[in-house]
Amino acid sequence: MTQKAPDPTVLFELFNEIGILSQLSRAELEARLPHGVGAPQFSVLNHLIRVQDGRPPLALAKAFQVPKTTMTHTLSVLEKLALVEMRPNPEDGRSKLVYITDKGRALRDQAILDVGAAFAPLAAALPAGLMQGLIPDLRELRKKMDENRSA
Amino acid sequence: MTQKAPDPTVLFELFNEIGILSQLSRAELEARLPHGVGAPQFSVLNHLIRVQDGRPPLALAKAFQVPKTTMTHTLSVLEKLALVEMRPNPEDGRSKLVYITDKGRALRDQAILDVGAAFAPLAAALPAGLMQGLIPDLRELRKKMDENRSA
DNA sequence: TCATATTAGTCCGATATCGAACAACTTAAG
DNA sequence: CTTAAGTTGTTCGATATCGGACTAATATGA
Repeated sequence: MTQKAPDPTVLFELFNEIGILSQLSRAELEARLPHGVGAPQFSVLNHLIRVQDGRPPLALAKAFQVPKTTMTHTLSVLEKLALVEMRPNPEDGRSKLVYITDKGRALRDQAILDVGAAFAPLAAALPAGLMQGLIPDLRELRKKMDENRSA
Repeated sequence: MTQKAPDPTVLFELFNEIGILSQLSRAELEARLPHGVGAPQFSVLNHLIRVQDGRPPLALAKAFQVPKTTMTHTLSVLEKLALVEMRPNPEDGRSKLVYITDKGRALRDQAILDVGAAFAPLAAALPAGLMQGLIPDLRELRKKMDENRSA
């Protein structure tokens, strides 16, 4: 069946805004991280705390929807900085388990504080609930795009 | 004055969704572009048609809010593929002017059609007006972030 | 006019993303 | 138990992003 194509203008405006916002937020975050630690590293540290510790790299790659090669690289940076530890997986000789270190935990906690403070003026300048209100629709859009992708 | 920091959970969830959506939309677009042409190249071609032709690289860099070095790279790819032409700026010997070629125009038009078609099932699966409705709030968020940045 | 500051663009090196190919290991089939 | 297939992770090469340093040209100001 042939569906009606959505208005390209809306499509490109929407994803243009999303792309710029992604770029801006990434820059804001990275400006508050130590040298050598980028947004991907922070995201992984945050995930290890918020979700779970001690899982294999591939599980992280799937959680972030990036190729495993990308996760290999991100983790190698984190390991070099002693922000995570890689241990062998006792249940599978092919695999490793990723653990966050105390240093990694401290870095993540500090970054959360710094970024929160950096966004305070922004939150104050926006209508209350604007950010909160965007989340459900963005989440729905993202989920539908995921489904459309695998299909 | 010390403002109240926004809820970090909302902040990170919001920008997490935005980051994933940016990644997904980029992948969808690039899947419909010829080999060697990436999302940055398409964005520039689109801009040259939608906004204006015959402007210097620095103007494009500012429009996309990327460093001029990034634009140099993007344009060099486009030029190598004969999708744009660089001519000297008769009014300023330091500068060049970027013109889209017929080949570039054709590529962009075809991509718009293909991407529109690719998003048809997605648009059909979403509540009507969801994408349209997101734009104003995202735009406001983006503008406030821009202001906060330069400040 | 001439020296200095500024501006446009490029080049280089570092990091990020990602597909292809590969090695090590595990699992399934017979 | 042995072979074939699948899984995990790494390496490599290509493209993208971006800061710093550089060149060429223009603008400023004494």
